[in-house]
Amino acid sequence: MSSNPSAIRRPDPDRKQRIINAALDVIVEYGVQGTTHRRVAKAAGVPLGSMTYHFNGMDDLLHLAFTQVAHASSAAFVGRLAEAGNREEAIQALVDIIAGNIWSTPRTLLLSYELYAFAARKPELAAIMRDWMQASREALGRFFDPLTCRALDALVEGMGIHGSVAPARLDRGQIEDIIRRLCAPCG
Amino acid sequence: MSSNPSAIRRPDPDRKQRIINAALDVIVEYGVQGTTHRRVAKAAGVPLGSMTYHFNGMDDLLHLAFTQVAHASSAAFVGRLAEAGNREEAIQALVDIIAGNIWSTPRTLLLSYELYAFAARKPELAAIMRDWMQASREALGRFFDPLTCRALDALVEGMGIHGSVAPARLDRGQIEDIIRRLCAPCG
DNA sequence: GCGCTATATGTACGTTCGTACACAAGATGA
DNA sequence: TCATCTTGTGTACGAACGTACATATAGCGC
Repeated sequence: MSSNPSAIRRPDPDRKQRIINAALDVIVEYGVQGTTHRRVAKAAGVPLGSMTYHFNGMDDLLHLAFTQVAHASSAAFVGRLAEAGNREEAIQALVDIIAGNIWSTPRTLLLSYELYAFAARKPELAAIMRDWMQASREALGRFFDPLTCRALDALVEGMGIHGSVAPARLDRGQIEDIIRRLCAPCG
Repeated sequence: MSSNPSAIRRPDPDRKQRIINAALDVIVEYGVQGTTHRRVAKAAGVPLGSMTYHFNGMDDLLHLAFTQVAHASSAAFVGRLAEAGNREEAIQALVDIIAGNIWSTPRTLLLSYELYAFAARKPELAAIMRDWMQASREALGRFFDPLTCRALDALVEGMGIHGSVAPARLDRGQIEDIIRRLCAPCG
């Protein structure tokens, strides 16, 4: 009874990444402190022992998972903005980011809240968030002056949050109106 | 051994409120899912049995605690804005709210993140957040048109968050500049 | 084939958790 | 004074937790 012959080990090189993805699913459902080794293992379809083998405790796993969230969010924002070739197209890109589903999906927003709270307690993750914000500002910096970049960045953040709570979302025309007010002095 | 004669009961009418305040301290330190009956009891200086006596489970306690957070935040925002008698004073009030310590203290921000995440999982708290946002917009509505109210509200939110992460905070002049761009069309 | 190492897994241990519940004591009315 | 109700408290129990660790198998040089 001390060994289970049905437990055949299979090589699985993507396992670590799969566990990280499963951890994000668990975080969305149960929150950071509700994310346990056992729940993640079940969600990823791996045995409990894989947790201690691949990760050096829950903090290690959470760190990797949130780093991935920050990178993905940053890439989505910067990527959409990179398609713009001039200020007009940049404004359209911002409207897309705020109104569309590029950034403001419920899952992404919830993960952002959890990330903010987690980073408030772990200084090393705050550094990652700073890098992310700086990447966003540099992408905006191709078209707008620094103060406008900060204002636009904050607006994207705030409208994403409020849009998920408000009963009626703004339409693209209204969003564009507000964005144009903010960058009025630069053109 | 089955009864402890040193456990003298003292009447304590404010106990329930003290427990709620202690729960907020625990949430700040450990997060929502890390908030346990035992930790709150220790923080409030009450026996474990008081938890089940005063509250109908952790969800009940969290609900009351976050409702208090929402009301306090709303009152701080609306209260500062109520001091304004015209649009110019309203703009100065918004600068105070963003730049000063009225709203953007680390503790308040962290509680906001936890509240957002909690509300994303509990629909009845989302309703409370809607009321809070509506109260903010009505306070702004004394001076600005509805679309501008939404934009200003989102800007306050976003700048509060980014200000706590960014290495350098904006000064009052820059904040005022941005606010004036947003409400340019109304005066 | 045959050790050897890296990879992988099941289980056990001590801790902490929410909650139930028997019980103690001040308060109250007769 | 005494029965009764409200308020308050200590403890016990089953469940879930993180982690350590003995064990097992695949890959591989020889």
